[in-house]
Amino acid sequence: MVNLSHLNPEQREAVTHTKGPLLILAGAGSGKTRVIVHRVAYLLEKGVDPEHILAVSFTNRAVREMEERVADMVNAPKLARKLTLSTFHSLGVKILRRNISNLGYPKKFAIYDQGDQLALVKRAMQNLRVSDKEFEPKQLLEEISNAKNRLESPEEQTDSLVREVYAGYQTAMKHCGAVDFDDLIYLPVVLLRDEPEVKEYWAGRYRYIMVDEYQDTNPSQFELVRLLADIHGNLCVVGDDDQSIYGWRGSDIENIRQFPKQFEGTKTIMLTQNYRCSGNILEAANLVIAESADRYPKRLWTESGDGQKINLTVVQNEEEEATSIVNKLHQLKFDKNLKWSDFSIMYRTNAQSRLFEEKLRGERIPYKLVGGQKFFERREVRDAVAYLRTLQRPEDELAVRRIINYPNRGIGPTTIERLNQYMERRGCTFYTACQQTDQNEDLSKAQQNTVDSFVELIEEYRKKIQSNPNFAEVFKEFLQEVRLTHHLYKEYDNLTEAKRRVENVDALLNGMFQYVEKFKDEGSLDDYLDRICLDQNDNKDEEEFQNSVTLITLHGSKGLEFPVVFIAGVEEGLMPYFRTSGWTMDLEEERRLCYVGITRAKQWLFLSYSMERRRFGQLEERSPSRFLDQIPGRLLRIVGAAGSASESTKEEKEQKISSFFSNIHSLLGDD
DNA sequence: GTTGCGTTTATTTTT
DNA sequence: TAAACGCAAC
Repeated sequence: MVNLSHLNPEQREAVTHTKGPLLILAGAGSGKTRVIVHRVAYLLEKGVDPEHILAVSFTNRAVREMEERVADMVNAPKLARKLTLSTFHSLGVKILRRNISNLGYPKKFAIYDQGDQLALVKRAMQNLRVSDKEFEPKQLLEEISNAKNRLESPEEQTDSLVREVYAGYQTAMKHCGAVDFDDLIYLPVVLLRDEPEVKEYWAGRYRYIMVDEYQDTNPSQFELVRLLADIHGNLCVVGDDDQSIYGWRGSDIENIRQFPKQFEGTKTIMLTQNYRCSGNILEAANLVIAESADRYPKRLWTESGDGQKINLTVVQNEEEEATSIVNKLHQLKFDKNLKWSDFSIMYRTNAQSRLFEEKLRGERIPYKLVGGQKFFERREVRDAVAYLRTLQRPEDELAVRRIINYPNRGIGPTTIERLNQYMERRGCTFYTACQQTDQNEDLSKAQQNTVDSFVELIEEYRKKIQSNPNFAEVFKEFLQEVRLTHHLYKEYDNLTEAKRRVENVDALLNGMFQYVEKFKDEGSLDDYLDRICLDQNDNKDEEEFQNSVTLITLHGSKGLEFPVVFIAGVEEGLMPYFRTSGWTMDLEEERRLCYVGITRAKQWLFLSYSMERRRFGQLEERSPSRFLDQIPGRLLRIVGAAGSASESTKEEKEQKISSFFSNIHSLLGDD
């Protein structure tokens, strides 16, 4: 029996309203995941077949959390495993694995990441004889991505360059039998929209649909959800318009704003009781976001007391900011007996993290940096994965090209060019061209031989990897055969560097072994490759960071919470962020970002503002963020940083701080 | 290939 | 400031 007694009335209503469209406006810290999890359990209890339940979210982290909590709550692991709890993109993969042949792609399509995509954009540009100097391939890729997110085909593009590059890119992707992340939503939409039997299958399968973080959906995701849900209308979306911070990536806040208009008979429930932040913090957050236009008006409340005041620290420069934060952190940890993992330092731009890293390292405080270079983006890891992809499906042209001469085996640009020409003449795949060297008259005998032995190597291990379910073991043997480790040591004369890279490859192998171990017969190489494409953090060693301070961007912090939050650089220019030139900023979104940051804090919130900051090597005077204007003095404790290294004299410093205080005098007099 | 130098540019990035 | 990139020369 699902116990609903510890839910508040709104939460309970959200859980038990199972039929028809439902919009749950879940304020920050209002127990949204709890509602989703209870709702799933409630549906099961009402006898709904788990196969008919779908819950979608954006991140793997959110999905894992749902899975764990559902498993804890439902006393039937067999039932729970039949649920579809997935990210948008893995749902897309699921649909495509079943139905993509209708669109002329192979069932074992590859999923290309940004690096692969860029390579194909460049190739498309080359084919059109467009110099990649005149137009940034990155920018064109973004245009293509935006177009797909808006569900637009190449033909619909008004800009002729975008139209042609987009078309060429799509052709190249198809030639490789590959799709990109945007296609994982776009193509399922095409299938569901155009193929009645596809629609019938999936819409019939998922009869109770929940979407998490609905404010972040883009038009194609909206369409996917709509197509799945329009027949039965049992669509429950959960989100918070105040936390929409990904507009720049194509999410459309109007999806959540217009939901009641788009789905007739929508029931709207607001969850406004906050279980996370103490009173002062919550009030500040309420005041900051109240300024926002066109929002569902709501005011979060809490039963917990006022708690601590919000600390606003004024410092001279960013150096001092880092020092003061790290000092405060240290002090608080010991005074309040906290763990390192109770702390997080947040900032608007990744560049700000460096100073904090330095200071934390200096103090021997363990930290984890969220973001930064991703494991699967490292060159050596990409190379190793390209081998794996080649073994799985040599039609994956980019993968083959990546490793055909790595480590060096004497297949140089001339040979490649001649293979290219053969490929074009025959209209075959690149790998087929490699296999048919005997029919390629351009190739010298020596060239033929080197290519032949490459193909032999691949074919040998392809057979092995197909016949042995322990693909990790085969792959390990393969890497030894091509002497990748040996090559890495040769390639990098810096020994530490080489070691790091070897370690990364080992970590990849480790992950593979773990996967094979965990999934036994259920797993497969295909599934493993999907997994590493769709969950780039899968290989991260969580253990190592069990007890560390979290350094994270404000964007990255959404969905997290910490007893202690430091937000650095609460200044005009950083929050809101001013771009050096060109584009107009979305002030509303910047405000929401600030709101997201504030609402991460459970008990202590430290904001800091620096009077000067070096920007592009130039020292700049800074002024406090306009978002601070909404926080009245009674919620704040304003302090200048305790003395630390700084070139300016004490008098200068005090003068500056006092001028700052007069700047925000209105705040102090606001009580 | 790779090294080195001059040039350019400077958010946020769930998948 | 600094890192990332492109290009020329080895």
